[in-house]
Amino acid sequence: MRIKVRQALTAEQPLAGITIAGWVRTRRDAKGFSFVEVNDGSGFKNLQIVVDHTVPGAEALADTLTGASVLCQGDLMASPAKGQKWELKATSFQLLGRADETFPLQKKGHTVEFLRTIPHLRARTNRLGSMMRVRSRMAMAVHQFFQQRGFAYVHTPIITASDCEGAGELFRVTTLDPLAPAKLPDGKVDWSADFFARQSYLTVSGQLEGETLACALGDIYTFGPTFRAENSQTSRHASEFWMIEPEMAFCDLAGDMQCAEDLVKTLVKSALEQCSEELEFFNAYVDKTLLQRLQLVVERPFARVSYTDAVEILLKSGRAFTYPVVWGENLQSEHERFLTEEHFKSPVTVHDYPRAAKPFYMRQNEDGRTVAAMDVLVPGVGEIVGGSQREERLDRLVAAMTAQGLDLEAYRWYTDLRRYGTVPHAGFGLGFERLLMFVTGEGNIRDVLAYPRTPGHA
RNA sequence: UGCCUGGUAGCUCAGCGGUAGAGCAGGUGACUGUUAAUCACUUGGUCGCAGGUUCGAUCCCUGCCCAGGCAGCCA
Repeated sequence: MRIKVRQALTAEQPLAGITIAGWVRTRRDAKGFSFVEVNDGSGFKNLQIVVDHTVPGAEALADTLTGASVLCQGDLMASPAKGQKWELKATSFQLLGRADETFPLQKKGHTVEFLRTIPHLRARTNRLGSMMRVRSRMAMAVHQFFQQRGFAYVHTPIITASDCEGAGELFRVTTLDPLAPAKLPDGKVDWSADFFARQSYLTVSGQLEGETLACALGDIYTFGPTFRAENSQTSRHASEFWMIEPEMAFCDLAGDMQCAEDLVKTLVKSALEQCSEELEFFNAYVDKTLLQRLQLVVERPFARVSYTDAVEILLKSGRAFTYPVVWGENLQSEHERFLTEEHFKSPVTVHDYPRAAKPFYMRQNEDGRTVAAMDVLVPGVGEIVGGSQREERLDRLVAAMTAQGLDLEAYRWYTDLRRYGTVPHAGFGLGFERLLMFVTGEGNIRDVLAYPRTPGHA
């Protein structure tokens, strides 16, 4: 019976007559037998297989290089040498698939830049393999967090006809022939002839639809792909990424901030508990301060500061910033970094931002100049969460939409929420990849996605 | 899109105005319950592409391409 390497390595007692299959990480030859280290992706650690040269199939050992796939039967027994508790004493050896000397992955560290050139193979490395396992478990932890709190997992559309869901350039979705689109008499493209009979795009956020479902189901969350056509050339932007967007009816900004903090903390905690081997690896090879930092995140409450107070802190810091600190302007990356990495040295939630810098749907505060918005900033990554209490008062919302030049008729369904049984509600977006960067210490978003999509790369 | 840095062997890099080197990987041999094993020998390169300067360019100059970092946009 085949068992996975992870099970074998955590065995309580010797196991006779088991089968192990996996990919060879390294082979060492001794007199009369060979050590073959195998990883099958089930965990971080490899299983050492001892193959006596007299065992059936052992003649294939000469062709068994790093990267080959093998299948071995044998007995799991305590290893007589240091370095591992268990090893498999093979009774038969089978080379399933060769990997010749052109196999790009060596038994040594590779740069992430090189690994990005071989996305189809890099999941076989410790670094990407660990990332994919952490990613999988974090996704599960997201669902557990919300399901335990009674949130409904909803699926908002990926294709949308709303061209102004928030800031951000959109990818167009069309079946029109780009060389010969249907035209109107005046020469413009006739979008009524397109597949959806109107212009349509890939979603940049499920928030607006999420609000409608929250105003029916109470608490909802989405967790799905999101698309931004911005030409962002940074280590923390992808054109296709996954976002978690909870939306809560009968909830204000304070509840929103608490939910975001609880979520991030719970996810970090479950990473520490469920991915300890992977995180130890990232701590050793990617970011030496990772475990220490994550431990502090779990233990201490996040710092919380209003935008206005944050501006004060920045002005009083005596720091010479490249960009001036001015109330009313967006905080620059260097400002956010100073706050979270130097001043607070912890995650920090900044709330109540200037109204002028924020979109129409955010709730206007009584001071007349700020809105009930919040961002969670974390060391090393920056903004990981962005959210707000939504404007539930019809007159205020319509005024804001008008001021920002939106087509009121196109958003009739959205304003209807405020016409029929409006309630205070709030929500936020958590960037799943940015969370993974924070949890693993990985510095580039391209290394937390199996197949990263960025401008010029798909 | 702007600024900066870089492209030399499969990988990681050194080098330098006189047409190339190391480590690892691969090969051969030795040795060994080994642990990114070790030791010896060895295969392997249009020095990103195109021009220019020069007796001569991998090296200097220009353009382009590609990669990375930072900034803006945001999650």
